[in-house]
Amino acid sequence: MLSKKTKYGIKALAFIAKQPGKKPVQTSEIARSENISQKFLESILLELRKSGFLGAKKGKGGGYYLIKEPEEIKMTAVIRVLEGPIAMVPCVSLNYYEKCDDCPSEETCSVHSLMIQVRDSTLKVLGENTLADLAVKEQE
Amino acid sequence: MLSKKTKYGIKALAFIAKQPGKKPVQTSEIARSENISQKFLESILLELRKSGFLGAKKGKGGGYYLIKEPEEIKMTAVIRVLEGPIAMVPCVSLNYYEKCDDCPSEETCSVHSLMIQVRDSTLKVLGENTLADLAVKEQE
DNA sequence: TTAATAACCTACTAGCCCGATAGGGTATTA
DNA sequence: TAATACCCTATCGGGCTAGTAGGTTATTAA
Repeated sequence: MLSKKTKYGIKALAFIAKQPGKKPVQTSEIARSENISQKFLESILLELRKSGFLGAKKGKGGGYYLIKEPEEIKMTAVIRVLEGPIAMVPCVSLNYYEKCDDCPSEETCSVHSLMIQVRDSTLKVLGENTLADLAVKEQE
Repeated sequence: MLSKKTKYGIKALAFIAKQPGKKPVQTSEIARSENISQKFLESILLELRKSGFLGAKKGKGGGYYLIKEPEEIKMTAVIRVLEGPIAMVPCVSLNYYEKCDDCPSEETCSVHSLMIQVRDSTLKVLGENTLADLAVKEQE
């Protein structure tokens, strides 16, 4: 299950991406438009800034803005930062690998090979989609 | 993330599937072989029986056995019973649909269309794999 | 008939994480 | 200099996961 944090984060990024021009967008505006708790959203945007997706400007007229072009932002990157591993099991995760304490061998594990297939198909979809694709969808 | 319950359930089913003949397998034997807490496994197998995947026989020489052929058991069905929805968001779930309380419209939601793609690719993989595929993997 | 076996059932719990909320501090701008 | 908006820390209720505990019921072999 996708956490609300990730869901809100993606929505916020898409909202910022579809803004005309590059002027900063305030947290309050995003929160209002997307029906998100403002305080919760603040912490999410902060994290996205620290991860290098967003830039911030303080004071009046401040807000958050995209650092890279929407076309350059793959959804795999966004989800890995907000949600963590994309794989359904740590033992098949590329970026958050962890050995199972039960299985003696990964080669003979029935779950392992299945989850690798799931991971790869998911990675393909999320790797093909960029923020630009989402922002366009939202405008139609 | 896949819960341990689902993981254990799949492993147990695969273990039963690869047994020679059709004689019942005891919970204790599966628990020992797969390093699973026996009591926890009991509750999982019970659920799999109630869902129609397994049959049970009480008393000495009893245990659990598959009701259908491994080739007929799709992994989508197993995971839906043990884990619940396959979709990452309730609003794109086929079997456990639930409307988001935030989004005003699903058509314009940026997350929605992305998650439909993820769901479909995952469904494809899990629909193509049956218990027979997993049991074979485990024997190699 | 009895004892052993193994499924079945109910109840409880420690620990973790999610989704916030609260209350400020700090930098920038008009 | 006052307003604005980002930044930071701390806290917390509720729900879920992954068990544990303790017993009941049905079946089989001796």
